[in-house]
Amino acid sequence: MKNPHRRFKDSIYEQFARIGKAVSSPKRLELLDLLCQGQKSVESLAKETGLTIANASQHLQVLRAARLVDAEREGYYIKYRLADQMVCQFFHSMRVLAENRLAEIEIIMRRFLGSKEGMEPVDRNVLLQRVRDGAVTVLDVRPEDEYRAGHIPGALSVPLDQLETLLSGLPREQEIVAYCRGPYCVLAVEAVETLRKYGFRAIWLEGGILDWRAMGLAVDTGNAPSA
Amino acid sequence: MKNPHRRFKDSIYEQFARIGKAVSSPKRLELLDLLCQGQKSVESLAKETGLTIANASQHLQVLRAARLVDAEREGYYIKYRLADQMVCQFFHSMRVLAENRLAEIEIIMRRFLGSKEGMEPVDRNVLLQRVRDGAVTVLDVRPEDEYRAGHIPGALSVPLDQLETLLSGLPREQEIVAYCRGPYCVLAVEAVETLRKYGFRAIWLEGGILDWRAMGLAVDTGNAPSA
DNA sequence: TGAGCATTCAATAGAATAATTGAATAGTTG
DNA sequence: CAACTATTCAATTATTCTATTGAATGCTCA
Repeated sequence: MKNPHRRFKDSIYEQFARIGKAVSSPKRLELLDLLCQGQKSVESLAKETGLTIANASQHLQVLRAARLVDAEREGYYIKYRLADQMVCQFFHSMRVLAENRLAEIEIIMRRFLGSKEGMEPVDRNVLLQRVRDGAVTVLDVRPEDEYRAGHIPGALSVPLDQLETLLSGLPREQEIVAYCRGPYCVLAVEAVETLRKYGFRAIWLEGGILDWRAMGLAVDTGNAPSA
Repeated sequence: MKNPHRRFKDSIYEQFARIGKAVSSPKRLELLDLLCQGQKSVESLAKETGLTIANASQHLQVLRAARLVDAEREGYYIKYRLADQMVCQFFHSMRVLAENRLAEIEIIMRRFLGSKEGMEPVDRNVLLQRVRDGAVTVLDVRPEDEYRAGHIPGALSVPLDQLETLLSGLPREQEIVAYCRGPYCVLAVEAVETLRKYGFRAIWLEGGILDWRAMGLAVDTGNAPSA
């Protein structure tokens, strides 16, 4: 049972499994998803995923051992980033597979959105057209560094945690469209809730920058005109 | 730390991780790879992967729980198959990622081929052209049912375990090209070794039917003209 | 050079996973 | 219907993975 043939196959599939193991933990997937938005420090990754610093660090090392991410020091911080854009594509194909095969995902999604009143999806194409035309105010509610790394042209950077202090700069006469990272990032959902509470007309752009990019639409990079 | 936000994210990534966990074991990856060739019984999968029947069955159930494969009874046997062609594509993108990111794979590959004398890769394009032109005898050394599910046009079906009994039907004057499943299936390497031992001129078509398909070349299906 | 910082290491306990065995099941065929 | 067959289940053991804690490291910047 130990012919060179089998040994060869075993070692090959063992290598493939390194990738599989790396993406077999929910938290590591969340880390990868965040890193698709750009490089980040251990600290900020830990905060966003709800992990302890030490635990986040360990997960990142697992990802690094599988060669999916790289790290580089930058001042006090060590910034992690995807080792290759291909990793992002792979994550995407995994997401699509999961969405197609696992009915549970749609159920979870619906339950979450259902608990938020008035978050029914609007006609995506009409909305996108108005965004492109600049007929609405577009809000990017991600952290500012992610905005800088790439955002919808004309969008204002209003990180969710600063939203309430920046309300005065937002238009009451025009509809506001808020977006964030991707279909499972719901910063924008919270933003819409807050805006409505204060009497703004606000709607949620499902899919975020990820789907925007996937549709081949342009993104701007660089400095942040905030509201 | 238990706001609905985080609970939502946790459950979403937990779902994604179901796919990840399913592909985190070398043996399950080997099973998936085999199933990309077509449906197969538990018994034959067990034999080809070197697993016990019970163990193979368990792994298959894990894959089924992740909705990556389906099973259906057919006579005495229960045939497993991919739940969707998308699974095959996902496996492919995982393979490509691994090949690109993990240098170990090339090392293992080289070491294995290096131990086989004279298995240096031939010029792939020239070879493919001759295969397409029918200027060589092409041998499909996979099990016959895989041949039936799709093979290179004009290829003869000569399952590896029958090769020695079928030698007399093979041409000595023409070069023989043997292929099998894909880049990591090495049935054809063994076939070439055997053929050479008996004095035939034989070479190995790297990449097998998988790469043939990936290049968009036609495949024939159906009955097997054997040598 | 030394204080201050983010990050990593090390050790542990608890949880999940994999392989093995032998028995049980469900479905088919004659 | 009864015998047979491929497959699955159940229980066990060994292994691997995850989260947690607190201490250690190594870098930066004054």
